[in-house]
Amino acid sequence: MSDDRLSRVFAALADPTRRDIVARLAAGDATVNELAAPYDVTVQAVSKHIKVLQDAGLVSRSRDAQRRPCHLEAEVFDLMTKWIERYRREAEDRFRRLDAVLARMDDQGDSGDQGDPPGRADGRTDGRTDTPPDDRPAATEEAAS
Amino acid sequence: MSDDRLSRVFAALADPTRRDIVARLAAGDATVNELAAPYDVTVQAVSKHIKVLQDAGLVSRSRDAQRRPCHLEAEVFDLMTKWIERYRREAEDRFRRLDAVLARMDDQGDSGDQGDPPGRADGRTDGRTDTPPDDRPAATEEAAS
DNA sequence: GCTGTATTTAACCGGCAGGTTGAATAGGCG
DNA sequence: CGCCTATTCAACCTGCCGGTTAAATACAGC
Repeated sequence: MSDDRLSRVFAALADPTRRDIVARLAAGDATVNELAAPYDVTVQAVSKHIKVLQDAGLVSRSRDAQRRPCHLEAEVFDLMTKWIERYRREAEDRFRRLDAVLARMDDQGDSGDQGDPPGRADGRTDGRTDTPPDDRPAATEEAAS
Repeated sequence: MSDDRLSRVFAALADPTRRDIVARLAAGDATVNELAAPYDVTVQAVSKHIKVLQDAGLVSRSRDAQRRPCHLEAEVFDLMTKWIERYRREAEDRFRRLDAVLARMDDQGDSGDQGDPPGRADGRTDGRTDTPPDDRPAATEEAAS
């Protein structure tokens, strides 16, 4: 109830049952009973799962008599994709850069040392990736849109 | 210890601290102490976090004297991206298709009904998305490569 | 070998997540 | 109205998760 959006989304998808529900909802809206059918857990449990997905913004509900069909909210995926892509790219760039450094080193001869050349963790010495505002549990809480 | 890979990855990233660690590792390898510095939790807690990330395959360790630097393993991101993209695309396609249906309905006049036209949940009546093998907690356990 | 630093292991604890059963609510229908 | 179906709410149990402290392990250096 007090956690940020991304955490809720990731947590929601960390459960295989919930992931499966999402997968099935991608093929079309469905009611709780329909969704619950394949699993060997009670309908109430599935109802809870859906609530989690809903709280994460992955699913919305509508109304049809006493039925409350679930609808997959695809936009939220973008949130994840964005987060993932950002750091994946960063990591890959760094990898390429390291490759270049190694190649140059190989070109020269050696230069010893291999502790942790560029890009430390605490006091960043280089100024390219600039680590844009993200969720910092200690301080600097969530800032991205 | 018995959960599938995707679950571990999503679960690992469901924690803000862990997500932050990943973000910082994207900028460069770092030791546990360095990683722990910004947070107000103990080093042991961070060590545990790293173990979770490692078990999820997101982080690998190397050796440097008594230090064990963490390295971000970017490939795992692909696993998530693939999963996400698949269902996002499916959902978007369905959305587009629904739009088309509505347009056609609007073209004619009505045709009543709006319960849940194509693509139910249990017995799929249409044969396009075919819901390729995914993790099914009940049966049909994980099958993708 | 002793001391200091980096990291992990072990034991413990409060809280929440996922499951259950049982009852309540909401709405079609004979 | 009374019944049936769909869904949720409430209370409860169990296990894992994130955190702690205390101790063990692994190395570098004097």
